[in-house]
Amino acid sequence: MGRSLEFADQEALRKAMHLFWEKGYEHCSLAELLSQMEIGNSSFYNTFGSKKKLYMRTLELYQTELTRDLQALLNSDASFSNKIRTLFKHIIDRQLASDLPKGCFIVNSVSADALADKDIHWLTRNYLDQFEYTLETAIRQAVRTGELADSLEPSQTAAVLSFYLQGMLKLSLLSYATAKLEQQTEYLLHSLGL
Amino acid sequence: MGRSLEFADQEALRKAMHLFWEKGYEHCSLAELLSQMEIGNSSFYNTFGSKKKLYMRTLELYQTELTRDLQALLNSDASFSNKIRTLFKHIIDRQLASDLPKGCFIVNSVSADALADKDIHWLTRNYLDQFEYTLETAIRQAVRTGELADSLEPSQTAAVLSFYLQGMLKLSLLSYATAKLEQQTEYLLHSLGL
DNA sequence: CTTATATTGTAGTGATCACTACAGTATGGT
DNA sequence: ACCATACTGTAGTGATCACTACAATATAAG
Repeated sequence: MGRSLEFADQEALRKAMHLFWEKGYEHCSLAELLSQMEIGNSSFYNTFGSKKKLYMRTLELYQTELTRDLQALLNSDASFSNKIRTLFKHIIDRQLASDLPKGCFIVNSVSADALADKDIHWLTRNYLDQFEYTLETAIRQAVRTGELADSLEPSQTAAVLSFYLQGMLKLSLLSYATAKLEQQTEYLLHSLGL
Repeated sequence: MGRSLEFADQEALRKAMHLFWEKGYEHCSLAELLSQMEIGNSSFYNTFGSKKKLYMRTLELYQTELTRDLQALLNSDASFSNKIRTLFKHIIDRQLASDLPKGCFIVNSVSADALADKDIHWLTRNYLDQFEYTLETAIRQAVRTGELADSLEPSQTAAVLSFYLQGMLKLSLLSYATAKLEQQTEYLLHSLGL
């Protein structure tokens, strides 16, 4: 059956994700990718097909990992107030971690590219819808258990949180102080009755 | 003194802005730009110097025009409630106008590029700070006149609005229904006491 | 060991990019 | 009219891009 692969494709995929995340699709040359992934040209095309296909796979990897983390967070037995604050805290804190790329990989990919490329367009849109729906479900449950007021509208609240979060993730590329982000986020959560 | 320019550089600049806005910096080739601007290669380099310099000038043009419009809106004698809703309405409506590019030109430019290129990084950051401060001033005045409650914190409110707005502008690339955007925006404004 | 089959390294492909060199041309000043 | 000066069109530059052709090499199965 011939020789077997000399590299772990999952590891290579993860390294590619980091590079795409850090520099964006256009600014990653294949030479850079191959160097980071530590695989050769032919191995790359045999395994991943093309740069675009690799990009889609990294987006999907990011999405599955992040939704898994989000589910784990929201399914814990803390209060919703605690959960949502933990979520924002993680995001704000990661701004300072210089070893990790900034922003949200998927939201970063939303640009003129997303309009031009239908695949990426709907992948990102689907990701955001899923995120919003997950939030909404958690909020609705917190209303049912009585933690949150009945007057609160889960659907609208989730939508507002989602949009605000994406705005913050986007703008986190612009060197804001974490204290400012924490304060204004707390102000929003308080205003929304969370 | 030799012949004079055969084209209006301000018009050409505006056309370039639209193209950059629509497709992003990387996806605009010089050939496309020259075609849209209706000027020749040499004229371009004589007048604008380079693609990057042209891009910076279009960003500045957008910024000055938009801050002028925003000032005009906020300086009108309507209520703040009315003003802020007009602002959001304009933004949401423009989503449907297919002849105009989507999103906010400057926010669109915030991406991996903004990190890589310090000029663009600080131009966009400065733009957003200015926007936020303008909002804050208007809110503070509305509090002073008694239209808005004293309990409202102008600084935090402006920050939240700014981040939410940028999130919405960013996500407006993703084909959301205007009704959804209007509803959730109204929900946010109401929650913030505006 | 042999051999079919798969992976790998290298060199090269055409396309596209921003940008430049330069000759040609038109126009304002005198 | 003349000419210096500035604008314009065209052809071409080197660099970089994603991607491919292909020969060399390594390994699993018999």
